[in-house]
Amino acid sequence: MSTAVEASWTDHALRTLATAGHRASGPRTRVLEAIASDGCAMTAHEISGLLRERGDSVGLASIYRALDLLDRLGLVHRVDVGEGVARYEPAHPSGEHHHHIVCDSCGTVEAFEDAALERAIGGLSERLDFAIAAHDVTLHGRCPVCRAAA
Amino acid sequence: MSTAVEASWTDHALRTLATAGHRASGPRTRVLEAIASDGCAMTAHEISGLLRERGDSVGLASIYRALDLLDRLGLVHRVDVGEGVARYEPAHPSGEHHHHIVCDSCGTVEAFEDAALERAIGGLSERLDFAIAAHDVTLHGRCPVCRAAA
DNA sequence: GTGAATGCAAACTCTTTGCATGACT
DNA sequence: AGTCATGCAAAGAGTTTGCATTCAC
Repeated sequence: MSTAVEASWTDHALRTLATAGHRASGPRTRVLEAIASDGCAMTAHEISGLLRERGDSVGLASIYRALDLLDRLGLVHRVDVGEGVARYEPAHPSGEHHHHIVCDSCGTVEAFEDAALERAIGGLSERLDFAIAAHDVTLHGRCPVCRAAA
Repeated sequence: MSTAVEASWTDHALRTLATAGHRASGPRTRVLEAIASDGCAMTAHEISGLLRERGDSVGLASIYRALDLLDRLGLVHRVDVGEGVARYEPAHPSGEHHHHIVCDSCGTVEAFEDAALERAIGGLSERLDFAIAAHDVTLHGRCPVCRAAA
């Protein structure tokens, strides 16, 4: 994920917040930047840790409130890979997105994209009674490192 | 899901438990039957409620312990549709399985199957570095009832 | 009879909420 | 100035664990 893309997402998010009548407070902006800089599926605690390292601690409650707001505005996606914790990542206005693969051995989470998968899901939308608004795919397996270690 | 299928899964599970050296205790068997009778994605609390209705209450801790054991033996799948609660459903030895679609309005969870989707995921296994052991697909949208109500 | 499984209650983790203080517009 | 947002601490929900008792083999 390039710096240019990060910056544009951060700008987009700040603009959307302002339009919706929300303030660009310090803590909120720092959460935004943390999500943009990592780019993939962070937990609230990871965001908290990252900000503390930077010397810009933000209370956990504020992090959760910021994430909830960003989610309601469609600026982040809430991702759940089955660990019992919520993860958040930037939602790109282009609709471009990825899915996740989790190592059941070490817990590593990586991203992947696949056009055939998206096509299959697109086809489903026409077949089912539900009006499909979003989809999540999570793969489970062993990462290269754990495979080598075994 | 037919009664015959339920019975065979229950039998299979009891046999697997015995082979692995675990006891077919009353509470454990009741949890097994609850999962078999419902067939799709129950939470620990739902299992608890169902058993209490039947007059066969089982402590929540025992339900969690039973589910954990069944999961480790590959007899149930742990499913997470992003509500922050774990759901469990029978894992069929045939490998036959389904995925879930969640109504973001009322929370209803339904099952669906799709061959094209499975094919797309099968193709991915060859492309990625991970050794893929399992996959979950969750769709989000509005169910027919909520669409009509809107 | 013996070891495994249960049930209760306490502990833990993640997340949300109430309320007084402080900060953005 | 006025209001929205923050931070802390307490409350909640889901899940796990310790320990004495009970039960399956």
